[in-house]
Amino acid sequence: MERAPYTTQLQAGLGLVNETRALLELWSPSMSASQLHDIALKSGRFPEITARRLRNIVSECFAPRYLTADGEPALHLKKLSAELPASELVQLMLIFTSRANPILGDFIRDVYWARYAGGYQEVSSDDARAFVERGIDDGKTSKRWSESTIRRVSAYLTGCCADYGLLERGLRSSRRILPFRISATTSAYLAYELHFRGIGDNAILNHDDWKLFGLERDDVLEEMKRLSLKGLIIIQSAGDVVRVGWKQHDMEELCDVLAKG
DNA sequence: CAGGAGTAATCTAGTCGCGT
DNA sequence: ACGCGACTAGATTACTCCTG
Repeated sequence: MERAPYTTQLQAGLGLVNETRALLELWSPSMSASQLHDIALKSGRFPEITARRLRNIVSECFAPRYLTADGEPALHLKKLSAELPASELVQLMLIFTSRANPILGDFIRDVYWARYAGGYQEVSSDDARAFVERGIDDGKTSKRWSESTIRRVSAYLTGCCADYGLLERGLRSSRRILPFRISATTSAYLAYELHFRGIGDNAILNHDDWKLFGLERDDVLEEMKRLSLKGLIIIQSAGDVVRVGWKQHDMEELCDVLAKG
């Protein structure tokens, strides 16, 4: 599969956790990005920001992250947003934001978890800058970026990690790595979502999205066993072969279960 | 069916303001 | 004061739809 190029889209907005929750409340199924923009504008929920800014947030952040695949992510998150604590919700946001912005996903997989595995306590914006410059050299961007864009995008990578709970928040060029572990809700959501996308049980274990949480195949298998203890799936593994019994029939049903906790 | 006007989506960078 | 991250908007590219 052809990988999408790195873009600077992240600078239209980082985690936007609260903004996303507000937009989820305003959004209803089948609503387009521009309709959402209009409604958000008229709602008065965003008095601090300009209409232009709101357009950026909706069309460059909310839509690419949550209005893909006919708005399925938004549909699910809307249901879960009201019930789940923010700490769990941000893990799902992390998945969708990383899918929308490959540069973020690659950064978390290749830099964040490598630093963690190496025993480091922090990730600095210099680490991020080195990653960005390497990406440019490797042709991951469609063109070379200006000095200031490199500087800002590097900062946005760590800033976004901070918004999603992987790194310490606050204004600093080197952020401390926080304890970050996938929640059962997130692993259930991700496992089922990959399953309903038609991915086979064994391939699910190797999917890149787990690596956002630092999980390799064997770790994912452990997560799946946890899920089976919770009664969310049935798992049979013998050697290299894994078979999963999927108890929920669609994402709607799963989200109902997850929302009840 | 070519072309082009109008519009939407996407990409990039200037600037502002806050916290240290 | 200054560095960093956030906000905003201009520039560019892609798309749509109309007209001759």
